[in-house]
Amino acid sequence: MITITDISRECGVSRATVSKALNGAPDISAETAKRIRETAKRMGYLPNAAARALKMGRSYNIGVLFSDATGGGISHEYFSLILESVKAEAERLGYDITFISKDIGAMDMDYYEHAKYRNCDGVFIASADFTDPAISRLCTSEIPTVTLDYSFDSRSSIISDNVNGMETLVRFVYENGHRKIAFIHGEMTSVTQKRLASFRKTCAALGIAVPPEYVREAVYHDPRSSGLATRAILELNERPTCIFYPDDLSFLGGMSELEKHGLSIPGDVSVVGYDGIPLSQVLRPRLSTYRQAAERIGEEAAKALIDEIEHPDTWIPQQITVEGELLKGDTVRNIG
Amino acid sequence: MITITDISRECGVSRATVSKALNGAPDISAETAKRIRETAKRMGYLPNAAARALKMGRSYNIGVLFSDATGGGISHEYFSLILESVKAEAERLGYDITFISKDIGAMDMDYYEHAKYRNCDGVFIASADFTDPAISRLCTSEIPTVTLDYSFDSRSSIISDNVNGMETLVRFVYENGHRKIAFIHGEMTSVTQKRLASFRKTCAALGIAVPPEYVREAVYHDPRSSGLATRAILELNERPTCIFYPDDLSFLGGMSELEKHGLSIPGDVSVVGYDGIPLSQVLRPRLSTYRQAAERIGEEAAKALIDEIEHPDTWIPQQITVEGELLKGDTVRNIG
DNA sequence: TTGTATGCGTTATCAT
DNA sequence: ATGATAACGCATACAA
Repeated sequence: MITITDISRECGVSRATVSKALNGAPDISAETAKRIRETAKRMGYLPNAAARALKMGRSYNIGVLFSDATGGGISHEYFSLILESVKAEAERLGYDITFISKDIGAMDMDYYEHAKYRNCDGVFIASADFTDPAISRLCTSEIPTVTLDYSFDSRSSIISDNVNGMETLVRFVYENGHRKIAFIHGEMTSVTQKRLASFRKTCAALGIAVPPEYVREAVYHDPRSSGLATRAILELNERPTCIFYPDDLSFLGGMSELEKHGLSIPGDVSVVGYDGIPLSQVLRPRLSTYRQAAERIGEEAAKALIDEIEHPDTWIPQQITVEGELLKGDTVRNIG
Repeated sequence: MITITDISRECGVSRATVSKALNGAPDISAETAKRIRETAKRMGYLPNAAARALKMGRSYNIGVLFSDATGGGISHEYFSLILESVKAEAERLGYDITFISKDIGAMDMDYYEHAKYRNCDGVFIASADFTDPAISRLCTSEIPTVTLDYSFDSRSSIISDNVNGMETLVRFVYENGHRKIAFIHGEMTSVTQKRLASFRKTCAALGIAVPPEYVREAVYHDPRSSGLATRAILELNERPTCIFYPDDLSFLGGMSELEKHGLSIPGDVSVVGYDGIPLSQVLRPRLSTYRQAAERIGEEAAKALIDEIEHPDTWIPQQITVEGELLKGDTVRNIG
């Protein structure tokens, strides 16, 4: 391994000079700097991240948290898209990405301890159980954090605009003549709460009554549970003309249940999803849904986090709202 | 930050003693060790990964490479499942996961340099362009590597059994009476080559003729291109009774094309996919496909890599074949 | 059984 | 403009 010392010997200068030259310090003569840089390149020098982290207290490494527990893991397209974009943006800015979790090997650490152990300059919490004390600890620590769809006091967060998104969807089906709308939602998280409230508020504003039996709980990303909810809804005396699903994937469970009942989409029943993952637009019929801009979410998260890391003195916590867009698709029929 | 020095002061022993006690060295008295460990816990001591890496030349960090280029990125369910399982197993064994890529920030590094810079103890290459010289460099370096579905000399690799998998699929549709089988495959990688050869070989063994126009190239994970291939196949004078798709997702492109032609699955045309991702079993009809055991692949990869890292002297490169399984699904009709 | 000394590779401070 | 020196936190060879 080539170190700064090797270069200093080769160039006949001190290690300090080499370090300065390599880091573009202003107090090194242009020609010395050039000679050193060339030698470094020629010898195949690579900085040692560990040594640097130890000395500077900065690792140029940011942790990401995609909870393994709550089913919001990286194997869902929405989250993997976010991971991809946060990774791309972080790398562009010179940072690497490391996963943060609980219990590494023998040592039992919580999230904060893990991040600390790895000298993470910051952590992006994309999906987690925000009621977990371990998450609170991390988000009230000295480590910069950015959370997705959940806010901690004096912390930055990226907010996918659930309220607007749901309102947009409701208005869309309303414009297509629907007045009897069922709503299947996911587990009761704060995101769910926002979407449900927005659904109810928009319905109220439009003069749509939502009977209690039209609102059912299922599990995010679990087609089976949404299938069951769909069945319950179809057994009602007064069937809705349109069903909202917790997310695009859950819709698939509803789809097969509707088929079992011999109902066609959107001929007999209209449906909408949520997320707008690529899959939803590859299905036929194309799903009517609201696309959350996963790429922008990841990008903004990385930007916000690194901004805080690099400018702690001028940094102000902010909530960045990322707008999505309606994907009209073909699963909402105009029954006006 | 609490360091070993703090603990040594608190306990009235030397830093060396603390270090030894914390690492379970045999030459520390039981009671001293206990006292030190308790104090460490009480004071909230955490080891510093950077310092440790610098001193020991071991980072307990392994790099993963999920190429951004070839569309084999983490946003495909198959790869994200592998990532999840390699992460879980690595963490269980005390290792963290960091993404390896090209060009971090301003410095332009290749994969090898990046891994070196981060002191990765090893790298798992899950999806990459194996013809890229940068990959060869990494896989011929001193850094332990494990590759997926591609072998380098004197290196370990995990091989998803494409030959067996394809043979199983062919025999399955054969048993269901199919003799006119079309084959849409992905870009010509070594995996593709194996699958295609196995397809042809099994067909030959079963006495099935495969006319050239029944074999078409598409792009992995791209429903649109598989849709186009499907169209071309449907325009043939002699239509096949069964179509093989490059992967489960690609099948969706075929599905909508078949629908456009008013053909039902499997009533008019039978189809099979490849991968067996969860999505494939949530669709209706359930896709007949071959499931690659993503969880086991990731687990074996982590095991193999860490085994090499921790026992370099007794280590022998090996190719670990991971068997998959046939998912019969409902898209192959018995026309016998 | 415990302690002393040293160095891993780097950067930062202060001299020169 | 350059260099000497110390320090970051830790583990280890060796001395006591």
